[in-house]
Order: sequence, then structure tokens, then C-alpha cells
Amino acid sequence: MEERYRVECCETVHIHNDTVQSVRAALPDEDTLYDLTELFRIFGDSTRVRILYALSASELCVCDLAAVLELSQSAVSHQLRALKNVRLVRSRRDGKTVYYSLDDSHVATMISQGLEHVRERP
Amino acid sequence: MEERYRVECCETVHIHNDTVQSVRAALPDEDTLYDLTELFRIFGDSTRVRILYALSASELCVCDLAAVLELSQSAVSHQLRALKNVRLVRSRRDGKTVYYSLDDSHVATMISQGLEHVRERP
DNA sequence: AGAACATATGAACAAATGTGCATATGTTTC
DNA sequence: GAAACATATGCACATTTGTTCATATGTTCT
Repeated sequence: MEERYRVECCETVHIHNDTVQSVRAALPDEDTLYDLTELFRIFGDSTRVRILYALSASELCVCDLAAVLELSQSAVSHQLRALKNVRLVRSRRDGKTVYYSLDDSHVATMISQGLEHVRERP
Repeated sequence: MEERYRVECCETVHIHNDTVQSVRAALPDEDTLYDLTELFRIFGDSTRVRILYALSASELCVCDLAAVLELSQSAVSHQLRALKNVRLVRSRRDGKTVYYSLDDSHVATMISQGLEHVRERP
């Protein structure tokens, strides 16, 4: 699925191969990059962003979330599982009810950074 | 595409409707939520995450990026456009070459928060 | 034990999306 | 102006992915 690439860039050498080499070296190892990608991939969905934002306001159970976001219980539950897999949220059970909340401070930071970004310019 | 929802949550009232109401009120307005979602959606792709990470190391031209990430010029260019649309990257032209860099500090912060997150636990 | 309720999950389908191909645009050099 | 090069873009297609439906699991209460 991937076109063959050239090690030298742009055929000519007016841009240094050194840069390409050093940036390549600066990339995290493949596992870390995979995890990072997976994290942002899970972050990158309308429903999940809304879930995360709601949870940044308050711990909520599945049913509350479904009500807040006007989604089916099943859809919310599926998405919560995905969020939990990358540790964006955590859960605790209280009787029949399962409460979800943001897992750690990074999540809240990312959301607030995102908000600042979109609010910065028209 | 969306199941009808209940305003009261969980049929019974053991979880307060107050919470649902207040969380709903705490959600950003629809436009902001749309932009935030769009931002994270663009963030949430393997190729684009790698592009952003590479750019966090150094300003690069399209061709350099293609070489660094071992992707076709076309694929990189398509993704750069998407990244530019949500202002995650910016570009400057120098002759035939177009250089890309991260747009602002939020982007770098989000990446580093993401990295910290994935590195936190096994 | 059985009924009622909250949540989780598997399968299937519709919709969204990334990539390659071909080609267009923009810039420099001869 | 034409050729060469770097980048951009429209289209088509294969893959991915979010939702629904039906059902399973887990918990409480009588």
C-alpha cells in the first residue's frame, strides 16, 4: 500500500539529507509511536470527544452519559470500552451502576489545550 | 442513526437528573464542540501523528517528510492539507520548496502530553 | 431462585476516510 | 518560452469504523 520512497530527498540535494537522518533518529521507537497514534485515534471521534468533555465536568454512569449526549446505551458503552483500552477513562462499580471518569490529568490537559487552540483564531 | 433517549436516566431516579442537567449545561456550544472534534479527528490518524511528531523535531519540506516517513509525496501532501485546515501546521514557500512547521505551542503540548500518557504505565 | 435493571459485547451494515494514480499548479533555470 | 522540479488536488477504490440490534453478563431485591 506504500509507494517506494527515495532516501535522498527531492532528487537534488538542495535539502540536506542530514536533516532527514536526524529527524528520523528523533522519532520515538515504533512501539511508542504506535501507542501514541492509538491514543490520538481514539481521541479523534466526535462521540468520544463529547464523552471526554462531559466526564471532565463530572463523573458519570453510562446511563447518564447516554442521556447527556442523546445516544443509545450501547453506543456509549462501546465507546467507553475503547476509551478505557487506552486508559483515557477509568471505571468503578457501585452496585448495578458503573461510574466513569477521566483517567488522569493528561486527558484534561489535552482537552483544554484543544479548546484553547480552536478558540484562538476565527 | 440515533436511538431515542430518555431524559430521566436509568428509568429509576437513583442518579440525579440534576447532574445530567448541569453537565449538559457545562458542554461548550455546538460550534466549539464541532471544532474541537474536528481538531482531534485530524489528530487521530497514524500518518498525521507521525508528521506532527517529525515537525516537532524540525521544520521540513514535503519531500523531506515523505522521505522521513517513507510515504508517497501525494499521501503526505493530502495529509498536510488536512493538518493545515485545522491550523495544526503552517507553511512557508521558498522557491519551489514549501516548508511546514507546527502552527503553535498547543500542538507541541498535546503531543508531549500524549507521550507522557502512553509512557506512564505498561 | 427469579425478576428487574444497568452495563457489556458480538455480528452486520452503512458511512467515513486514507491512499495511489493521473494530472494540474506554481517556481526556477536555461 | 520550454523544460525540470516541488507541491497540490480530483477521483476512485479498498479499508476502517461507529452505530444498531439482539443478547449476554453482572448485580440487587423480594
